[in-house]
Amino acid sequence: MSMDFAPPKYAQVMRAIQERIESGEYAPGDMLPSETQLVRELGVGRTTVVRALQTLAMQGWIEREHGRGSFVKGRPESGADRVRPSLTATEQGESAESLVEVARVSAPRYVAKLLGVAERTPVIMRRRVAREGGLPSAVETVWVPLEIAVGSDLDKPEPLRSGIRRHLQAVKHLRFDHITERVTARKPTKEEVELLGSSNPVLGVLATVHDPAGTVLLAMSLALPGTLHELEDVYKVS
Amino acid sequence: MSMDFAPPKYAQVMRAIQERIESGEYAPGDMLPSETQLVRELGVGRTTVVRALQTLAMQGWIEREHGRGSFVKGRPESGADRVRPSLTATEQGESAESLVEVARVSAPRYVAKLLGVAERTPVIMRRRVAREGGLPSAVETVWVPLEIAVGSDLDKPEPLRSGIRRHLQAVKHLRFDHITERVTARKPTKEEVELLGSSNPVLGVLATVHDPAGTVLLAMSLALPGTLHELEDVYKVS
DNA sequence: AACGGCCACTCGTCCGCACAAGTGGCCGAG
DNA sequence: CTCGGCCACTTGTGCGGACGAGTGGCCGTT
Repeated sequence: MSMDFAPPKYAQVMRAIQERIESGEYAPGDMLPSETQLVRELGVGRTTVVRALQTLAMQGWIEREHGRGSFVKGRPESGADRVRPSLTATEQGESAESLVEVARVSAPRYVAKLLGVAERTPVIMRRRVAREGGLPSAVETVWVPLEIAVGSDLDKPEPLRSGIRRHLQAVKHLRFDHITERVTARKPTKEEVELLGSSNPVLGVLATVHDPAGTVLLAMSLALPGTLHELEDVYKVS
Repeated sequence: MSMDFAPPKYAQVMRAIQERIESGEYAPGDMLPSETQLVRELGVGRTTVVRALQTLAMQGWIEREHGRGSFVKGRPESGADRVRPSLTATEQGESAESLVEVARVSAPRYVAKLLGVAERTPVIMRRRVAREGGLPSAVETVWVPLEIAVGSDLDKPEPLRSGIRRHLQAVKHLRFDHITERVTARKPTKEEVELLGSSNPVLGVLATVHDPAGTVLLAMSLALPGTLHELEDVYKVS
């Protein structure tokens, strides 16, 4: 019998309550069983129950009111459904039709700034056109320092079927940790107009991808036609 | 002696440690005193110290390693520095120069949709121009259902010095809970061109403000010239 | 010098208990 | 009927103790 590692009890209590909320057994607005009831029902100490409940409250599943009880709020939204255009850009696989250009170029000023290298340093540029329903829906240009690209297939003109992120992870063990994005509205460049087939204003996204140490792994510039794209975000107001 | 309310001890412990981190006494990478040392030093129970440390860890101030100790990471960035144009729009005070128009109009289609009312329902519209360094930097239009506006000064053409959020909170006890925002790129409308003095592409922000129950309190439409505005965001990549 | 076990120290989890403080209903006095 | 106090119930906070498990250094054996 290979006694699998049991998760800590407070986590088990959290899971139990989360499941009851998701199954609808505890509906939003309902009062949860009191701490003492849960203690009896689940056969754990109050410390454990309290820790579970307080963690759930911090995560937004429930709300606790001193002297009244704990009340169900529902699965937290976590605002995590924000659209992350630059993340998907690094995760999408490339195809022969979508890949427009792969070249070794000297970094333009704004790219050098993003990558933290000197202007005109040689870098790898990959440009592709994303399509939706057959129509071009975005131009995505990725800029990679040579140190990062060396030993990978990023500098080769063949499409990366598995996407940039997965490729760098597999071949060079590079881990993406966080992304910083700056969004603005601008007119599309000449190339973008050609590739998109429209000169409507675009959302211009400049992004940098960082590893856990904060080092910039690569930079990105996206052009998303405003007529096709909306970036949605939900956030709490203190 | 009016014994002021003392914050709970675990919060005091957190504060103490945060202050030592910010003062540099505990530098990033340093190992914190062990739990037992803190217990002796601060004269509290281990439960209390542990709770403080675990909360600090959850908030990103420190890192805890089983069997080794707790280590300083530094003040957490929290990615909360994302720009929230629609939030600031409701918090900024109005002035006579900035307020362009207050009117009772029938809701245009997209506004009715955001507010969840029938098209052509009468609503209150307030429009103002934000300025930065004397130059117009944004056009902010707020749409308020009559039920919300009634009893407040939102329908009066005088500027709300304290801002919309504070006014609604004070006069009608309405609490803002969360905001959903949709950002796109578009050409400015005729009115916006006049007010902004430029026809460059703008970031178009459509937002709705919700109370804790999810009810829409008001809708907003912002026009942010792309040449002046960037929305920055930093997010973790799982 | 290299190995391996012991041990002190760390954090992780859990328990039972205690008291404070907020809420709301019951119930008797008026 | 109304009011106010009492009391049962809730969560908030805090303590001390206990055991488990991961880490790393000391030290004796080989």
